Amino acid sequence: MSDPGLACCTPLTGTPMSVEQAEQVVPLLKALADPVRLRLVSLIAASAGGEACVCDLNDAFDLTQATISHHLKVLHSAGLLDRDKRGVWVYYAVRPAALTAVATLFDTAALTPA
Amino acid sequence: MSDPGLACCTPLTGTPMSVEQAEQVVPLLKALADPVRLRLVSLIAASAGGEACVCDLNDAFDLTQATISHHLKVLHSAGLLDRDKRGVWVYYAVRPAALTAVATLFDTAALTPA
DNA sequence: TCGAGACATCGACAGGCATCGATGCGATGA
DNA sequence: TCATCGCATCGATGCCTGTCGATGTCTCGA
Repeated sequence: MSDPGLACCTPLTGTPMSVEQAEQVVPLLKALADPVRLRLVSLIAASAGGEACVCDLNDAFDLTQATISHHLKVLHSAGLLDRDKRGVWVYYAVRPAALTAVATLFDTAALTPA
Repeated sequence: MSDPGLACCTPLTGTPMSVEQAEQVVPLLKALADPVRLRLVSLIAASAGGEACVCDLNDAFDLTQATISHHLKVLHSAGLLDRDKRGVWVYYAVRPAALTAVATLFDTAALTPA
């Protein structure tokens, strides 16, 4: 389901955004607009090697393993996380391209008018 | 309701995000994680003077005036838009500080490890 | 072969949210 | 004073989503 392109995102300011552009970025924002998922991405990004094992992530939250697994699936489906199974464990890693796409949206350079 | 501080947001990468930090930013992301609202912000930001009249915004969507008004309220409550009534018309303007706060989250500088 | 551990999936439930029509309210002009 | 216009609010409705317990699947070691 995760699209390989992620070729979206002119900055939010400047020219008005088309319907298609909006519908490309919104899934990314929706995926990040949850405190648990935002912390998951942050935890993974801050881990050594930019990846983290599900077993470690489970311990960081007072939530069921099923719920964490669900959130990780949402982030993976949105194209924000890569999934890598190694033996018994599963490692998730942040996809920098996805974060860059969102960053372009809020490009601060466009916020300082002439 | 809109908080004056908006003092949130260390970058997503680097150090893991605290629960409090996440709960500060998530309302902003939730407000933006809707195609209509994202286009509203984009339209307003791209308008002359960085502000737009509700009457013009209504015409840009195939939605009821009540629905647009609702979305504008959500964006205003999240602190993303300023509201200014002038006679019969109401103008909404983007609050750059709010966008900057979100931009800091996705600061691309933090995405390029050493 | 079997048991145990690590994740994913399923079904269910409650709460949240986008949308609408109807209505209220304030400002303007006749 | 009154009709009209611009916008906000209200109540209802249907869909989406976060969470859970239970169960399935895969891998490894005994």
